[in-house]
Amino acid sequence: MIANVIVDVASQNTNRPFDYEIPEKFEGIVQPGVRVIVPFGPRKILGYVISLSETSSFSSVKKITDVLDVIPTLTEELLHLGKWLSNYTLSYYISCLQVMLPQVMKAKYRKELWKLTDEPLQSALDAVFDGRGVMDFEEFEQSGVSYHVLRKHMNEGEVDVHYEVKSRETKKLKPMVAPALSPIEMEEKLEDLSPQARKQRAIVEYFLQQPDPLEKKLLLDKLQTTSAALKPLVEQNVIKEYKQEVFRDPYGGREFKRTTPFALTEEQETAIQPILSRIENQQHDVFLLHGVTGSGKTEVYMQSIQQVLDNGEEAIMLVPEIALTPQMVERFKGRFGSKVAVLHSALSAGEKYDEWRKIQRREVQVVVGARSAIFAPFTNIGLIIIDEEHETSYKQEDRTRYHARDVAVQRAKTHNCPVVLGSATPSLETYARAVKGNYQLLTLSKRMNEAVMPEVELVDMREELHSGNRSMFSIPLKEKIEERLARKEQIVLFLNRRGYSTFVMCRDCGHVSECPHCDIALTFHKRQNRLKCHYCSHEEPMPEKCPECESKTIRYFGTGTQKVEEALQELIPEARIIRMDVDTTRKKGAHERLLTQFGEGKADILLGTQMIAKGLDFGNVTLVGVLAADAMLNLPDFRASEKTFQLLTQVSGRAGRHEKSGEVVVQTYTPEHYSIELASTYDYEQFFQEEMKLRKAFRYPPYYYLTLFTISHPNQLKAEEATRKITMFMQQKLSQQAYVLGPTPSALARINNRYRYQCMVKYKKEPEQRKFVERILHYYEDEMKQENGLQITVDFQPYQLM
DNA sequence: AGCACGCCGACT
DNA sequence: GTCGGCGTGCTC
Repeated sequence: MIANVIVDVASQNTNRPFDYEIPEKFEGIVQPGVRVIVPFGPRKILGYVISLSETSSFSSVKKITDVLDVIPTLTEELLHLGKWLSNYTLSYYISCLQVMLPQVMKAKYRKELWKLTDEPLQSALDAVFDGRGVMDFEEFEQSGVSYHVLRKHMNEGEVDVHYEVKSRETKKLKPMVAPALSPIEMEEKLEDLSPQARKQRAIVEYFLQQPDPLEKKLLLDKLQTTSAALKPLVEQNVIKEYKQEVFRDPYGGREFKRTTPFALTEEQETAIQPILSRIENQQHDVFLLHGVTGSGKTEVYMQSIQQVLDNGEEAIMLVPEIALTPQMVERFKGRFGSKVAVLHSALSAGEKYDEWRKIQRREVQVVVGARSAIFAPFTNIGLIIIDEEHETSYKQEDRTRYHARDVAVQRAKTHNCPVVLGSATPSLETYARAVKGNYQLLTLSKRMNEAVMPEVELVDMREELHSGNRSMFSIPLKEKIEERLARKEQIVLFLNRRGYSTFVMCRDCGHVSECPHCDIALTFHKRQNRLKCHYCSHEEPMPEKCPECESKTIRYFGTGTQKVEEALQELIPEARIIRMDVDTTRKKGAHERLLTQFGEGKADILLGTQMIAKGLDFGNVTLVGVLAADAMLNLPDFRASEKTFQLLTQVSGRAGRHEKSGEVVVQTYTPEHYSIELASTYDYEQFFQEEMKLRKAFRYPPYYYLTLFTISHPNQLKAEEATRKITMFMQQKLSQQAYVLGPTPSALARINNRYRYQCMVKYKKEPEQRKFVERILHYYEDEMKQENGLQITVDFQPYQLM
């Protein structure tokens, strides 16, 4: 039998199966989806068996060296999905297979030098071995001994280069004990035991009471004894000791309050019926659940999942990384208990692996996770939910550039199951499809508990400035904050930091400190008093005086959360503030701890960035303030308005979710902008209409699809030239209906000393496009191999345009 | 990707 | 001659 293997070498030439003979001892074990170690040239590498065949068209095939899995790591479905993904993102098959798996399943390679003789080597190499039989190949390379010497020894058969492949995964094992004999034999043994052996007696008696295996430590604790008493029993084969894999449980030992399904409102009932019917009939369909914040989308999700579980099927629920808060996990664990696995980036590599294995071993039926959880190795999927469907984090922005929504639809089609996309502010793409009838639109227009959407007040910061208020807090916001403080209610202040980083500028000559390798201003980090670049690793001390004009008036500008916190504290000294940003939440568990503190009322004001916009649900929050609503509006991104509308709506949704009604203050320099105005009246429909007009006029999605080429090279002319060639080629090949724009310097024109140019394609239908792109990539293959050569990335349906 | 092989110039 | 550097082509 022959195994067709995709090897762990990401390159154009190896992007196809290689054939290997299956040794007799592995017959029946080697099957599609299994990971194997195979000889590849002089080395040994990891590979994935994708299929089996009787014969090979190759004259000589090597044998599989080793098999790593008993259960296939990838199901047949995932193997196919990987192939599809590779086609759809134009990336290597092997990269697609790897993107579906936890990081630890990637192979670790080691290259060693083995000494095969006991005699000393007649060269300097002997000293490098220093009496050892094995050493790291790197040691040899650093020793300065020449390759010719090595070659000579290898020809003499005295040393050999040894390649090793290791799996990174580590399984945690715990010692277990269980009876090794039948109860009757145990009874007999009990009589044989000497009367002095009281503890041994106790152990045997224990297992006569209950013969189930249990953790060794637990048994010894229970019977108040030590291994000393167990040992003779093990030696006499009465008790057996063995190790069992334990799963690291990131939520281990925590009690989750059981929750039971709520009675659905009429609206929820209407929305859930079509979903349930598709689940029942095993029918594929895509639903858009458009529900205002606080309308109870989660309850609809959970009851749909319950239906799936009752049918003996499995469910995947995606949530944006940032919304994967403890509150969210709690709700799911509370409802579905141990049936849930959680996958997100805050877990350690080992924890992620264990959660993944729980899925693989069918120990759970529900997965709640961020983007990559869409690849959960379930075999019987009955429902896929994508919450906050408009979130850009569902798009992977590097290497295998996929959108989880597309993968979800792909998987749902193979499993004949529905997909539910949920959002209060759907992406234009999705809503347009719902309007067209491609997706089924389900609407929840009312909040639960009869709560109303909070009143939004727009404050024109230009007027504030004119009336002499130069601080970042408007008079109305300050007054409302004080009001809440007096009433012992809580406040959430949201700072949209994007485009507002703290940069350093000289007040005399206007000099701005920039990164020497990237075309971007350096960011000031107060704690270390240093300037850092956010795109490369460059950093430097904060200058004492301006490097240009030597003036001492060099200062930092912009509005970081830290600075806002200081200003706020100065303005309202009695306020207790919790600041949440990347700095204060870096440590593990910090995020959760800060939220818990806020929830317990240990602070009055929660001040933070994007990360507080989602999923927070605190009853005592009655005021939400947005400090700079238009911060994002001027970014070079055709989705800027959409993102602003979404963000304002999400943030407003944090207020007045329970009995107490809420209020929102939005500070802006452009209150007349439609995205801000319409967000203040919660008018999604109107916003959609306005935005669609612009998208149509400027030929952007959802009217057109986009393809973005980003080409970079240390030499600016080379980058531009290559981009020009690519642009012309695409212009030539694509139809008249496509628009090919370029070469354009990227909004980030230089990163890490590489100049970046772009070519953008806007098109409606170009079935052959991928073929042309492949040709381009093939054409530049050699130039892309070099370390300082050309770099070309292609993104179909890009979200990040910079 | 990472390795061997082979060609070429520099140096004992 | 011998050594090391780098371009080329292959891996079942």
